[in-house]
Amino acid sequence: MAAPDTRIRIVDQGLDLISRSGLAGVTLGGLAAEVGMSKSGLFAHFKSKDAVQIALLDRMAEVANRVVVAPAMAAPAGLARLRALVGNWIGWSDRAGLSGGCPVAAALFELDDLDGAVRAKVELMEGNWRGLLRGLVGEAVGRGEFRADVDADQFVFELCGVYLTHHASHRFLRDPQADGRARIAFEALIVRAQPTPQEWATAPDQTPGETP
Amino acid sequence: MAAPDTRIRIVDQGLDLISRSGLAGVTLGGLAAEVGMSKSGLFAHFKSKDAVQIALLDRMAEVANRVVVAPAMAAPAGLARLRALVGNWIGWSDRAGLSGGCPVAAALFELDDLDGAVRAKVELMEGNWRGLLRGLVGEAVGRGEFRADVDADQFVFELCGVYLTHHASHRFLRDPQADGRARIAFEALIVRAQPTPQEWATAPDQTPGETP
DNA sequence: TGACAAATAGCACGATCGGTCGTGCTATTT
DNA sequence: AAATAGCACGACCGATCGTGCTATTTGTCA
Repeated sequence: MAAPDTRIRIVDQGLDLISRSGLAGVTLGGLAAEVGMSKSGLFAHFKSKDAVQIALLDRMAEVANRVVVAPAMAAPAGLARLRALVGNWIGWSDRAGLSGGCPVAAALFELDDLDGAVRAKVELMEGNWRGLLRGLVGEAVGRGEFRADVDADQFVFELCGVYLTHHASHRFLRDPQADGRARIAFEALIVRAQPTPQEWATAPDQTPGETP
Repeated sequence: MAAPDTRIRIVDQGLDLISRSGLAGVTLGGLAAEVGMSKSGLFAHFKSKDAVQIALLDRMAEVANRVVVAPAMAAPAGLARLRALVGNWIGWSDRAGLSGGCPVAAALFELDDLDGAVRAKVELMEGNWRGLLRGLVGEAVGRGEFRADVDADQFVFELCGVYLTHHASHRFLRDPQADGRARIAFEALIVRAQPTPQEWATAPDQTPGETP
């Protein structure tokens, strides 16, 4: 079949472009110029601009899954896995080789008052992501690493705050200390969720074996 | 004299538009249509689009000062004033009557990889704002309401995270619990910065009288 | 009422937007 | 060798972008 790699090239270049310029910054002509082909030739691969943007978001999800989620899943379940995931999450766009920031983070503030297929896509992705985080927090609670009364939604709410403020500090303010500050904030979140020493004595009979 | 209120009308309408559509969403034609005048008539008041955007940001600073900062300054210095300020800050754009979100928050993610006069303006405003927050945190430290080893920059970093995640949850995800979650997160930040009961016994000889 | 300055509108410009159309090239199939 | 299908091209559409230049309206004061 020899499916041409053109579409892949487009999407890969587009992912970099979207990370630099945001959703609205991705224009058919601009992307075509970057890929080195004509606007109409590029357009023929998709059928609308929305389809282009959604394809870019899908590609982003793939990349994020590869460089953020998958490696973290090797860590033992519970808090260790949450730590691994967040460690891979903060600043992941740099690590993924993108020259810009996280497209979803930008989209959260770009599309807040609009709607349409692209917003729905971002909403879905953000929902999935928060669901994943919430699951890991619940796992840590189930294993007794976090207190039973920890509100997973609140934890995720605040964790997303750490991510967003890191993004703003790192990418907009260019603060070289952003990474360290995010790490400190995350550790503080963990400490707040952990059982107090007294509770340690009475708590965990449940130890769902999952790691060798 | 008799400077016509047209410019004021433009800037007021523009502030609402920018809160809904972000910086890039403010277009001369669109703003002119909203104000009810011709594009060139509007353009004559400013000399470039950048000037329009900067005027809108200036107006935002005025409004924010009126509805966020000024009322908080009535509170007694230190932690109480910080609480008042943050209470006014979270969700301030709703309270100010804007139909969209905080323009600066959006700009932080919109302009991260660009530069120019508008970015410089946002950078300045954000720097001033963080400076104000940092000052209040320092005040709380000086009065012994926060521990002496509290890192004000770290506190502001995390506080901005609370603001940003509230913005994303409230405006993008339309989570009705966003306000409450932000309040909880802020209170947790405070608790973490406060002296432990033991320290309370030994700590504060310094009590800079500023409130009756 | 007439003169003058400020404010607004009209109009046109080059560029770019998302999108369509017809055409040619290059493989593969027949 | 002929027919077909996929792919990319340049030209072009109407709309809108920011930005000038030129009238026309409007308000003020003599």
